[in-house]
Amino acid sequence: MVTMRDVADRAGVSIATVSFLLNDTKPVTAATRARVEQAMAELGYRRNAVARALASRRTHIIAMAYPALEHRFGMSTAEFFTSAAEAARKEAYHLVLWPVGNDGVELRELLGQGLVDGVVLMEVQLDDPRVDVLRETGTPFALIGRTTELEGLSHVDIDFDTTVRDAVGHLYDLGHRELVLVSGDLADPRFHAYGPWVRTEDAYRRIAAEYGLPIVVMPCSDTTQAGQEAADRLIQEHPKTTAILVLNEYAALGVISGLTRLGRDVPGELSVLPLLMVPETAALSNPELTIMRTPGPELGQLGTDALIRQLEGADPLPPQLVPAKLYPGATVAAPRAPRSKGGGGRRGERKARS
Amino acid sequence: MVTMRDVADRAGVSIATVSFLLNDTKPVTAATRARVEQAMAELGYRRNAVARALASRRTHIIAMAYPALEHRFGMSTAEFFTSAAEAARKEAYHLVLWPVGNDGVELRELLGQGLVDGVVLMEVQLDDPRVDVLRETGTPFALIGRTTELEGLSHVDIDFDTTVRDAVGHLYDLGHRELVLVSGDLADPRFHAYGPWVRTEDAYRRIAAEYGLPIVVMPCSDTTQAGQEAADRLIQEHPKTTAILVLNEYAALGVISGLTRLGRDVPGELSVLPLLMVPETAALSNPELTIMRTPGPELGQLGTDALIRQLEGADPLPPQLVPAKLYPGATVAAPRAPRSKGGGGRRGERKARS
DNA sequence: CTGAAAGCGCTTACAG
DNA sequence: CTGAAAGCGCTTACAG
Repeated sequence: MVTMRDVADRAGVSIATVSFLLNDTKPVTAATRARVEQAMAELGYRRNAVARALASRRTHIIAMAYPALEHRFGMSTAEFFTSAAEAARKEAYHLVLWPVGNDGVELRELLGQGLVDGVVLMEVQLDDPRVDVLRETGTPFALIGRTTELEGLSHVDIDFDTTVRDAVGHLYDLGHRELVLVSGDLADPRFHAYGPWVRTEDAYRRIAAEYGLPIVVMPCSDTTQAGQEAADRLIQEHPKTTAILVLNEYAALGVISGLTRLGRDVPGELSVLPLLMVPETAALSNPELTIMRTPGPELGQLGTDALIRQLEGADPLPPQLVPAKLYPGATVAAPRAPRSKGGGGRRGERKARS
Repeated sequence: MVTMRDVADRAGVSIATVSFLLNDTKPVTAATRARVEQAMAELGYRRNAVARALASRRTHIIAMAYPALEHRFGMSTAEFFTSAAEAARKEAYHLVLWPVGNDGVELRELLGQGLVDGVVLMEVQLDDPRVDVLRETGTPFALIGRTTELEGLSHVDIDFDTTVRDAVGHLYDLGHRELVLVSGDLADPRFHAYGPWVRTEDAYRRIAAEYGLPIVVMPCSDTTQAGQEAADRLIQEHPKTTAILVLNEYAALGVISGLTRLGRDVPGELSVLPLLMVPETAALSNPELTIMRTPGPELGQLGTDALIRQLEGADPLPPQLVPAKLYPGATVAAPRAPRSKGGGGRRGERKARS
């Protein structure tokens, strides 16, 4: 292994000078710089990050703490991760996905070892023990998501309010007046405090009321099967519905296939608009789904930037909320004129009319 | 920060003794042990991993190198990662997902910094520049996947041969004689040397020949749309087909929805058997797909164990190949008696018979 | 079984 | 602008 000592010797300078140059922490004359850089090149020197970390107390490693066992790592998560990693790399940090349980025990363990400078927290619960651990240990962190009490926490999150408002507005403008929200299943103890579900449902109830729409919310867990069952119930219990908002990705796929199976034409008879989906998932369906696109790339980057600013002692960024944006597809259309009593009808049959 | 020095002082021993105890590297009397352990507990001591790494030249960090930009991080990858991380934790290593491009440049950069003890390589190409980098730098590593030349490389991989043999055998035993493999698209330059595709297709040609079956292979990239198009072509060009093997996950979803859309009953008229899929993806369809289940959990664990054995200087594990296993669902059945010329037929109509 | 001391490869006041 | 030296918090021969 070639060390800074070797470089310094070959360049005829002290290791301090090499270090100053490398970190750009003190001015160095052009001549010295040239000699040192040549020596580094000749020797193929690479600075040892572990030694640097010990001396400077900064590892330049950011952990994206992910509760791998509790939450499936889906397409959306992959987006957050990828964009966060890119943002970190630009600032000369390593961002890695670190699997830790969401009870805070493993996270405390990890932080105690001094391996990471900061943490980006995903899948934040409304009252998250990991946040307590991060505070207690004085670790810089940023949330992607939000806890209930937010004072002084740097965080970025989806702007659920705007997302729901835009989605409802879009459907309303098309002429829909009978909407249903297929929400998350807040009765599930694992999710009763899961921010995205709570916030979306709250926003929907408020905004539907503002629009003077009847408020129909159906709980539904995030699986294709559950989505299909929700479609069944919906057709039974709310036959006048013309548009469906679906909170969860896999549930949305199920709602669509459920409706199709029941012979309902989408979007001819019913429009379906998922509220938080990535294009990869939308593309699982053909024709492709109209969706509100999860702002994963933006949030991953903003969250990481917010953390790095803390680490660098820069002024903190204000909390950022980013809405999902309408991403056009083929599953939302204007409602048809009131349908004939015959109902049903086989798929495709009326496509020309819609 | 409480250091080993603090613990030693409080326990009235030297820091060497604390270290010996902590690492279980030299015997310590029960009395001493008790004093030190009490001191550690009282002070809430946690060993600094960075200092330890510098002194011992081992960081205990394993990087799962993942080409995030080139490959989508899907459900299967998540499985590998989760099980690998668990295996590492058991052996007191950290396994983290480290995004690096698959050309070897970023990997070389990373290895030069001395932050990781070893690497688990995913999405291995048949001729992988990252393997060269790992060899040149003398980094211990294990492959999940295989390069063409394998001498001396510790690796684990899917047993494509057994997987295909079992899949074909299963269909054959049910009575199927007209099979088609919807393969990967090896014409795509990004994948022409992608091991799983090459190996699966090779195995299929060989094994179908052994069974005396007509050999029909259709290239198809891994998207739902491509799968649907493949279904269209297949119905046109090979109308006598009774069973379809599909290599890729998303293509498989497309094949099924494509067939359904064309009015073909699955499995009444056509059985569909994906060769490498995880149950999460199978559950996106309802009824759930019959699949050959990717052995992600096994491979993640075996790959990590193989690497850790190297790191610990234990005897290397022999390369391991693990087949995907049949995972029952509702999309494979015996072929029907030769179908009437009328063809088509609406879905569900004949279910009672199949 | 235990300790004193060197050393891992850097950074960073401090001095000039 | 550059250098000598202390120090980051551990591990590990070496000696006893």
